[in-house]
Amino acid sequence: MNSITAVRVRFAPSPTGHLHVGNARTALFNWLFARQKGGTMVLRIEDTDVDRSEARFEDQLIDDMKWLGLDWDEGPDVGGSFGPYRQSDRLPIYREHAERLLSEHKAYLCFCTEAELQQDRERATTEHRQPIYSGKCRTVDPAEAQDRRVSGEACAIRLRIPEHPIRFHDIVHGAVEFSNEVVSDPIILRSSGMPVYNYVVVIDDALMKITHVIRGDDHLSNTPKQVTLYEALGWPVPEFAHLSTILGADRERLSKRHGATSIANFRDMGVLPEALVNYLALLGWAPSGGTREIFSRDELVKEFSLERVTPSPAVFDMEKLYWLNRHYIKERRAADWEQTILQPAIASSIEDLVYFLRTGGATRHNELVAQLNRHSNEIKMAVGTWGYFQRAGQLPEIRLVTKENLLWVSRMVYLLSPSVDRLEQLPERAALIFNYDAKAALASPDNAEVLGLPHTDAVLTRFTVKMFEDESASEGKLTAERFKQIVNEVKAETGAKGKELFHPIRIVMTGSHSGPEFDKLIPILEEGSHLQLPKHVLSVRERVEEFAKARGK
RNA sequence: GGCGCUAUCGUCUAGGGGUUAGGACGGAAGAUUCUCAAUCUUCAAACCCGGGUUCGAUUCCCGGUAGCGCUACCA
Repeated sequence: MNSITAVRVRFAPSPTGHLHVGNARTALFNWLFARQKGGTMVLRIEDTDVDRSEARFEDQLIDDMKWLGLDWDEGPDVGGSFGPYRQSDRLPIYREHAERLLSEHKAYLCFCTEAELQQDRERATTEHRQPIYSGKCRTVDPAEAQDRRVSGEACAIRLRIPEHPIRFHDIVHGAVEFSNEVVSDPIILRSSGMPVYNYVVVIDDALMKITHVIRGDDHLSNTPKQVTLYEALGWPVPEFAHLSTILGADRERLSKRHGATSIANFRDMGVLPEALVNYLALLGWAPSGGTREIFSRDELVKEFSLERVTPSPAVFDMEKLYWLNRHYIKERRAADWEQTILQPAIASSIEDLVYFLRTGGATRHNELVAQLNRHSNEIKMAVGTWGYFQRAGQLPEIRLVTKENLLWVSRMVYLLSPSVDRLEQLPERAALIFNYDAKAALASPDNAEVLGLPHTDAVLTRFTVKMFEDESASEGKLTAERFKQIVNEVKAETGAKGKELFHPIRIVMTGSHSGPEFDKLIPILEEGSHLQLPKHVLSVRERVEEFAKARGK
């Protein structure tokens, strides 16, 4: 439209529930565009549908946006010089402009009743004509109409659609043209005095000086009415960018039916916001060249371009989201646990965090975030995922956190997190730490082959004897180094090596012949056994004992 | 029904009048690790159909088909 005027965009959700992925992408694209152009992002609440709108949904929406890392410069919560930012607070404005259109004959009074209109539509359909408004009241003399209104006759206000095709430009779709033949004169103000969406949106966008209307393409067919309205009001028409629909795997519009679709759902599952933002950006947009896929929020701000947004609908692919989520989970824990956690500076500030959490700080979101930001990613992840373990009965509530169990949990999360798609899968992965069942391990068909190997008996026996003899193991203080040493001794004494050595030992340790590396697992088992947890973690020695008992040797 | 939008591997996409049609997810195979995971390597996999324009169309144009959307005194 113009490069002189500063960019102003808006995201205008209805507060009818949690933010949905489709809307989230619209919000994201608006935000990326605004931030890249140094423009202004406006949040406007479209709450004119009183039946479905609720104040608490507005708070949810705001929380969801913030979680994604999207912010805005003007909105109901932050104010701004183009307010109010809730449509329900703007009713007088809508009426005023409707009256102006009426007095300028750009609009007219319509006395048709709903029943009449309904009838007209039905007749048109059966006669295979366009079910558009007949224009019956278009020709009523304005003075006469005014008299009828004053005398109390119910009437709505209708906009006059021009006698020529309506054209506008769309950044995503290019030139768009609609024949006026198929656009009826729309009602802008109902007989009840309540304005209609397609009218309200224009008044708001124009008064808020929105330069680029970026929204879902379900609004594309409504745009000619809106363009007419801008022109009738004598206001400049903004640029449009209509984003394609997000579909489910069955190519139908994505809905609750398809499972997780709200931002809150993803947050609860343990999808990281950086993963979701990255994924959403890739749904309909690709960088030039099209080979890069991993983008941080800042990189997106730099690279994003509305011109490169694809007009075709996109199927939401959960697997690809999970792939990105794995990437970002790994990125968050990229540092070495011992090195970051045991740094003196971090170690000392953990005391403060523990005190904060023990005194109920976890419920004060903003303060919690501020507290956590002083810590390493490992600690953040431990606090962030605590709830999942708690719900699985593996950890106590976070008020009972101690420095010891916090460090232990962070070490456990560090070990387990690279192998999950979503953080909510952590407790399931932690089963090998919390749920040890020697009998089940011996009976498991998965283990039958390993258990039947020629060297297995000797390995098991020697391993057991050595563990019983080891003093540190009896105290639950076996180190990874000592463990390795014992395994090597078993290797030398039995001649078993590779799988035939490790698999049986793994079964003793975790009940399964596959799992994480021993040098990381052993300290977790040993430390865990000394902690007060809802579910006791068996030490290495306790595991060996249980297994020997179950084996009966 | 009318109007509009859309159409490249199963999915997200790059590309574009002449290309071995590129990348990613997922799939398959292999390497590696004690195992799983991870990682790496390799493989399979696409231009909706029909006309036109053109020396040549997957690319441009037109039609068809399909999907989606809009067609309200819903938002």
